[in-house]
Amino acid sequence: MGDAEPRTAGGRVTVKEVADYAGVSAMTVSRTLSGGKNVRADVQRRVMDAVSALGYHRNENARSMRPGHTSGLIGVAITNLGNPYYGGFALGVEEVAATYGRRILLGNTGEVLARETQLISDFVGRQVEGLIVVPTGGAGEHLQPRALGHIPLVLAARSIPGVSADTVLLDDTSGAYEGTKRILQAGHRRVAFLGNSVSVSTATRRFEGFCQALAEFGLAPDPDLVLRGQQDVPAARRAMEQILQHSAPPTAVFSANNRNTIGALEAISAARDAGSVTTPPTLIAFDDVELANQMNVPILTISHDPKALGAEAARMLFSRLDGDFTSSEARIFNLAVSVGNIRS
Amino acid sequence: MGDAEPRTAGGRVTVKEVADYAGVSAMTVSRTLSGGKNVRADVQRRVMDAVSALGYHRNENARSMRPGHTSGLIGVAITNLGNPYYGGFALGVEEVAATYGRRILLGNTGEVLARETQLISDFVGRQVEGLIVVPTGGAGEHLQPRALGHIPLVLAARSIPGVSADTVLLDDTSGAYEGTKRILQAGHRRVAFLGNSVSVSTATRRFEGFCQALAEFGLAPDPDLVLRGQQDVPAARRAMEQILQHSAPPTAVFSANNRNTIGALEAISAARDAGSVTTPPTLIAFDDVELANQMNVPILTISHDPKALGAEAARMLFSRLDGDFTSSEARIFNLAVSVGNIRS
DNA sequence: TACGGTGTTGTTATCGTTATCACAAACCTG
DNA sequence: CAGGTTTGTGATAACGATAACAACACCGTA
Repeated sequence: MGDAEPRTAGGRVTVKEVADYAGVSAMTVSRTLSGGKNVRADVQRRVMDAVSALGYHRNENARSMRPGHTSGLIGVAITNLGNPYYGGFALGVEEVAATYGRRILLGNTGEVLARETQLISDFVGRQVEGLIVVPTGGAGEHLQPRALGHIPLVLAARSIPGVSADTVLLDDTSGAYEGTKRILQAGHRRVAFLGNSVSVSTATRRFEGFCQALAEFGLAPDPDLVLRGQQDVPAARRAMEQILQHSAPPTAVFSANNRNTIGALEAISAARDAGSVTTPPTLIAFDDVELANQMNVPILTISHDPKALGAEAARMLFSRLDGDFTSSEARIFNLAVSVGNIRS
Repeated sequence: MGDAEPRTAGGRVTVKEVADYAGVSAMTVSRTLSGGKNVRADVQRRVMDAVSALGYHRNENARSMRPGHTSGLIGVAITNLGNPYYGGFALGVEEVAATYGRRILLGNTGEVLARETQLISDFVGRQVEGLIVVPTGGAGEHLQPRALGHIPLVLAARSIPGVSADTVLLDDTSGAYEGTKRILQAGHRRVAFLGNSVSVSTATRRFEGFCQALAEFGLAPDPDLVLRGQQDVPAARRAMEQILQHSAPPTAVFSANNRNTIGALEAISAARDAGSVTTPPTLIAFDDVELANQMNVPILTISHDPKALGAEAARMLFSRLDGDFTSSEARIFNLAVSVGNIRS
């Protein structure tokens, strides 16, 4: 009683109901909502009143079904939202997508290939206009155009052999090379390497750059000091502990990503507290990490903005969607990284 | 020539096309795809072959239009994806949603009310089954049931006066109270406060807990040492610098969120490098921050898991959607925070 | 052989929206 | 004021998918 709500709960309001309420046809409502061309001003007002009285929202799914219309959705598959890096990445994608009037369907793959396959297939079913994927790194059959219904795809941060798609990468190799070189020039000769999963292309590229720089100085990586495959902070910490306990510990450590950097810093910090390490090794850290520069550990950061990476991926996608770039050839965009100076 | 692709680009494949290719009717395709009940085995095989030959994906938008079906989408509006905290939060939501077979529509509001309003309206138009919102804190007309088409809403991390919706909050007040008390018990008497925007309910609640503890020790906050409204790291850093330059600096500083904690640590670290501070103040930090415990600053963390917060919000939403909880009364879930010990 | 049941397939109608067409009224223009 | 154009409105069909119904073949049984 006294309920101002003309509709009861459950079923959502349709154009038809708004039309009845306003005493016009569905078409007049539709026209009014699409700008009001060829609708009398007073009728428009009646329609808008009905819309707000009933709390009507256009059904975008139904709209997008009509020929010519698109869903306005972009599918984004990320490996690990819990990593601040990918939060920034997602933000970059979201902001650019918003300026293009698109929304984001977000999925987290957790570095699991099956989940990535499932997510992408679902996204296609939901009629996304395009996909932005940080691939887990496995075989890419599910990333072939036929599996995607020929929707534009942009790979981000990592590339997949055999998949020809627009890709935004970091300048992994040259960044790692420059950083390592800088440390060698500073006199270090014994440098360890901490890396994430070998199947991830960034890991490979960064290791390459690392080795290149060593080779230039006539050095080769010491197998004892190369630890790869650490995907999270605890694993990275254990790896660093192992390095610190080496009978001939390195004077510098290259960390290939932010998880490894944090684990390494934790291990150094703990070892120092325990007194087992007095002069910590110098870190060469790929990826920015909040507070890393404030730790009492000499560090050289190879930095870049994950948000810029996401934004660039989105821009590449929209250049396809808007027909600004139509060549079937895949583009590769290398986002520059900046190698700083040794701090602290 | 030699093109194995029966369809050219552009238009997506429909049931009808699959049906023609397999020499059956659309219904037979549909039935096959829905489990194959009452479809001969050899026909099913023919259909599946056609599906994979044409690269067909069911149009989920069209499916969800049919009576009884739902979109399978959850709308999530977050204030700042660039903050690692909300990345973790989004991950918690995503993981729970995935177990319920739902996908996530993600929007970033950037703490802008107009953007939040627009996002939510769009989400409703896209037929989301429910909404999870970290509100910016402004007036909540757009969060009233009528504006949402009576879709279930869960507010997370912050509440809005006048909006009756299921809400997941942190135990802000008691966490701040306990943390502050701990520091007072340790002998501190001059404690500063760094907080984010006053319009945000968490900021208010944490300040309340802070004041309560002070009052219990017969103290009142010193207006000179209460700086609120810092929403990002640079602003927080400037605020902390101001505090450090005070003629009678505090021996402890309460930081109400992770942005303020990082800014404060940066300021302390810089001041120490510059020699203007020798004994840093003890920090009471709400929110976990990676590496904060490894800095050479005594710190007491009031910690909790943002992912758990997101997961709990999602569970509350699904308890509505699945009809496990039907009361019109709004629930409030208080996620416990844990107050640690003073470190370093 | 007639009959009910079951299993397999196709036809029709519908979901919410809007482009297209149809039509009437109002507005020009000479 | 005849003839044409513009403006405002409604009816119909279509987008892709699938419940509901209809149709038919085939089985076993009386």
